[in-house]
Amino acid sequence: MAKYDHKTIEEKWNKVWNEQKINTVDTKNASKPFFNLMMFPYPSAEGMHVGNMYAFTASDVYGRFKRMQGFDVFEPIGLDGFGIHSENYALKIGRHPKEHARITEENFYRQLHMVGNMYDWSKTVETYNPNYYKWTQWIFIQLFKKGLAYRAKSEVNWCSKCKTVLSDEQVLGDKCERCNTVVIKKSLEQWFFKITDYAERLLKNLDWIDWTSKIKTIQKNWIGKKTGYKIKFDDLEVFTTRPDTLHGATFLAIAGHEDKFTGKKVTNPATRVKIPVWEAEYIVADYGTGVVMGVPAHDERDMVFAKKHGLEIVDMQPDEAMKKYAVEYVTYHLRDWLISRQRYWGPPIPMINCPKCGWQPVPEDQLPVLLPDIEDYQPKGEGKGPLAGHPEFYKTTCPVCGGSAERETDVSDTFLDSAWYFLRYPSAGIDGKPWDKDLTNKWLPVAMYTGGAEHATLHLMYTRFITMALKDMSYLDFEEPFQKFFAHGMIIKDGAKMSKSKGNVVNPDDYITKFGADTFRLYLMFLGPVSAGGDFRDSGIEGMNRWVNRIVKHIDLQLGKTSNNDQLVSRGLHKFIKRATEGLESRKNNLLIAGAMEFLNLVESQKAILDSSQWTIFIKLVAPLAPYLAQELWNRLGNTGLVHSQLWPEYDPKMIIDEKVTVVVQINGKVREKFEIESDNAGDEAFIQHLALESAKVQNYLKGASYRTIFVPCKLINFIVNTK
RNA sequence: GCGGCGAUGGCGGAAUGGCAGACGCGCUGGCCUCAGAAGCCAGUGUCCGCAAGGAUGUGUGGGUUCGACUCCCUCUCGCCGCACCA
Repeated sequence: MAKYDHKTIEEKWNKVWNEQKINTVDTKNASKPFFNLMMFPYPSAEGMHVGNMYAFTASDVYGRFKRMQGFDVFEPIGLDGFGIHSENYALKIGRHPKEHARITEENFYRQLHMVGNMYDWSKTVETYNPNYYKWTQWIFIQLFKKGLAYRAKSEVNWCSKCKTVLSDEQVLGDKCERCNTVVIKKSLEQWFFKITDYAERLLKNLDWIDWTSKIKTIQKNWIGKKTGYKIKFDDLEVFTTRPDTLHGATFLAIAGHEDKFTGKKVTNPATRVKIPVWEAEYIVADYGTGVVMGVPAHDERDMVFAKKHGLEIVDMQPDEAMKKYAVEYVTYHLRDWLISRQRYWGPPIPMINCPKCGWQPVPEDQLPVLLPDIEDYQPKGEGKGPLAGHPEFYKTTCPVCGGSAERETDVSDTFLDSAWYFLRYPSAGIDGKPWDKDLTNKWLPVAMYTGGAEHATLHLMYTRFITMALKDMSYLDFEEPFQKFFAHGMIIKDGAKMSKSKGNVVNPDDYITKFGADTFRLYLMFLGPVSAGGDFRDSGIEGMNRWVNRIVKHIDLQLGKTSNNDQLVSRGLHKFIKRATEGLESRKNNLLIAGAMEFLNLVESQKAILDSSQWTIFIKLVAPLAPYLAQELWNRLGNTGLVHSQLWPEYDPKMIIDEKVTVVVQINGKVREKFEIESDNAGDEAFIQHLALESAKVQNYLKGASYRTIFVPCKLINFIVNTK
């Protein structure tokens, strides 16, 4: 028997599928739209590693399942290739970011073709294409017009290695999200988006959106709503959660670079005592009111501060009456989104600064503001990006007064590129507008979004904000972008995180070439639930390859033979349908594979010959996981057309009940005897009790003692012996 | 410190409160082979036993229940998010 030749077979079906454009969705006329989206990939090196492949496959399996359930599944793909992650890698290997993007795109798309995902290749989106970032700039302008984009000087995060500012979300602990350099604070004038205006809505909607609870919790913590009080000390307002300790306040503290007395004194409204106002390092400027009342007797940090600087300490007990000086006030941990970056590889911020008229948006008919091709694209590091060295780029005229003016030379954050890409997909290729409203309403919000949990406070927060803002400007009719979000797990290698420095990065290409896309997909999905990720081990994939060959061998051997199987096999198949359906819906693809293996084991142990309709069901069930294998076998069984557009099989509820069941006899909860019983009798308590009492073993345990029984139909009978 | 998640054989993992360890990997023995590879068959939580069988067993300690991997409480460990947050 010839082995399953995955290479030839995959090539054959790829050719047929591409010619027939089977994955191209008629976005206008689809009757049961289902937008199945995978989180936008952002390659940091040239290609994909096995972790990316895992996530994409998990998403694709779900999409294929939904397609077989009769939905018009739209599964697009693209590349988030603009931005600091791609740029840093390009800088590292000394290649122009634009050239790097071209190479990455080619390689990335080649790999995605290899793994057999059902992408609609007619609607790809790449963030660095001018016909895309034109609209990224357009969104910036809409936010500016709405008052949601503003320029301000403040203490911002600065990465000295990436030589740019970063948003709060891009600082992990105290390090740069991209390069792990410790981030310092710098006082710079920058562009911000007013995401804080949406803090309450971002929080409230978490109550109803259907997302993984883990992500919701992280977002909730990040938004960090806290209800407290404001109390006036003359012209200064403090924020506190403990107004009942007001009479113990002996100083006020405002944010500063060092601890020092400001020279100013204010009145404690409760005690009428004049107390000093200090600058203190431990105060966070933009939390609450940025002013704290120091109550040494009640707060450890205040005590440390008071002792250190010899401030008065007043002993006291909390007093609810103090609340009369306080006004309730809500504050959030969330800060505004710092959007400008002093870098090259991003969309230029479409703003013009006129000495007379101030900041003006670039007129929309002049978009896009093209990113110029320059050779000195390396970051500069003086609070200015590479474009600031190019007067031919920034010298322009004011759109209002026509006088000479200068363009903004910073580019926008990558996360703005990816904050709206899903809106572009259904309308990809359409000119003159960012998206077609009818298409958008047909396909969005996204029905199923699969992605990594690490984006809880980054991408997933930004997209929600941008969607809400666009809704408020009437560009959209919905305010939450993703109906469902499912967080997939991570793939590790031999117990450790994959990283270049450890040298344990798995390149999927080698495995797909050696074992084929189907074995590779099955192996990844068999590791465990999609939410859990898994550990990639070479030994496991060989086992999966054996199983693929076993399926093929079985079906080939049975072709043309007269079927011969009984109720046991037939019931096994229905049980498999049930398990497969439940497994896919709950993203536990491992359960489907285990079910398929069990069924094949049953067929072998029974030496059963299945008829082609039975094999057809089997093949349909494995089709979402093993697309080439399923199509090939579908064909060998004499079927025509596409297995992937067949309807998903339904099980017969009568057929998932076994003809015979094992009923267990317990004595005081311990299993002592088992009976194989016809299902019809297994619910008959008197019958089973009688049967149990006939058993010598049971009699031996009972020894004539009195007892009562618990009976669970079809499962067990438990004798509880009375002990005196 | 605050918040979340998790802990089941050598490994990945299964189990609507009802036979723990499905399925797979690995391992052991056998068949086949000159030999190997592949394939096939059998076994595989731990302890006692030739076996039949018994005892024990889901991180710790308790609770609820006829019955707990599953529900409740305590603790330990691990992972993740936030944090001079007033």
